[in-house]
Amino acid sequence: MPAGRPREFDIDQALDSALKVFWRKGYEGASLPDLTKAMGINRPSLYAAFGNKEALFRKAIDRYVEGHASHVREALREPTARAVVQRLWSGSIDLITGPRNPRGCFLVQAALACGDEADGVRREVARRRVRLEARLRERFERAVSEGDLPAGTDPADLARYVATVSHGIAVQAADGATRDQLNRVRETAMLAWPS
Amino acid sequence: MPAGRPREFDIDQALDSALKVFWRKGYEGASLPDLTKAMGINRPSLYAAFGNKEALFRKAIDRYVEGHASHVREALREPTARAVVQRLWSGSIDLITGPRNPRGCFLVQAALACGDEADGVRREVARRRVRLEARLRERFERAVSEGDLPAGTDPADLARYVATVSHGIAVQAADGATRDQLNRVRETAMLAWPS
DNA sequence: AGCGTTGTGTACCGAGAGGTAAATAATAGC
DNA sequence: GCTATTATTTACCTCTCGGTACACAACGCT
Repeated sequence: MPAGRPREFDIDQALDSALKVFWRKGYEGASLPDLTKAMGINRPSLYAAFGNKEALFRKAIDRYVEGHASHVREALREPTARAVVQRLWSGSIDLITGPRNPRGCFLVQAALACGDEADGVRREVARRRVRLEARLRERFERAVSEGDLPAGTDPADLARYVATVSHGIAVQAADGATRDQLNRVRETAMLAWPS
Repeated sequence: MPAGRPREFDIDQALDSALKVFWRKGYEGASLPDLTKAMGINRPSLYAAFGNKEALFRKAIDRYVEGHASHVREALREPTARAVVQRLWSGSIDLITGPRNPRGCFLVQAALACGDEADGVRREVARRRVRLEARLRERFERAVSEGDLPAGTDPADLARYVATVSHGIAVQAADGATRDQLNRVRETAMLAWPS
């Protein structure tokens, strides 16, 4: 349809490959040769299609959130707050221990601490993490008003606890924890659920 | 005492400054100019005193573990397993939200994901994190045998849960969570304690 | 004082980083 | 077939990276 020479690679597939590299090595640890090699293209094609390294990373964030981490949105639609968290944690565990994925959570490890140059992307992934917590809080506020959660429950505190465990299991996965081990962590963490 | 010209800077103080830089920017994000500027020395002095960037980082790990994170060792000496965890989490929260320190945990964020060149240091900090979990497991094994923890308790699972929450609050601190907020997370997390 | 030893300062190195210029190749529309 | 448009390729750019050579300064020792 568009004029000009057609691009010879699948742009979504290339973005997926780039995402995996950022996921495994982090924003700063992923070099241009790392990226282009994994994507199967050379540098000018990358720049023509995605802008630059930072723009590519930001597109990778979106792809991760909307693709690999789509269980988050599904979890938030569960009918009870408890089911929301069970599905969130289970889905996260499956994602971060998935055999086809790098170990750990992209949003946690791709840019947790970095140099000044990368501060923009660091803030962006931090914003995404904080946003998850905010979504949980809103969901728990609704649950309290519906009587699904006990009246005394503080939605913000509970959301922060759920986010904390989520981020914690991400680090555990990076350290080699297995799916089963993390599912037992999930069961333990669930014992703190308000009743 | 030693022959030759005396060094003009305090080596421990310089190491502390370097540690802070690695803590804030991560191993890869900390450049040599960043380090030398913070340490108040120039490059050849750094190399003469510490070897190279990686050796400096490894010395910074030791200094962090033995200095800033000394509450871990103290916590493990508490008389009950519950007290161990309370002190571990409280001490960690104070450390990672301390006004004089970078936000977050050095062992979590200094080298969580990085390029191939930094894989050695990544594995080293991972090893330190795993070691904490192992120490907790041993402590909980003792607690079970002493009747301090219920007989059905799995020390490995409980240690993994405690480590998970520890790492989770580290990420939360990096995202700006306050001391009070994290202490409420700690209280919630403690509700999962076996009884 | 002279010497060996060690630290400091300046100036430099090769390598790799991220990013681009310019020529060529492949398409659509006329 | 010609032109406009877009993608690919090769070769290059500048800048910064981690690391070091070398001359000089400050000490202990005899």
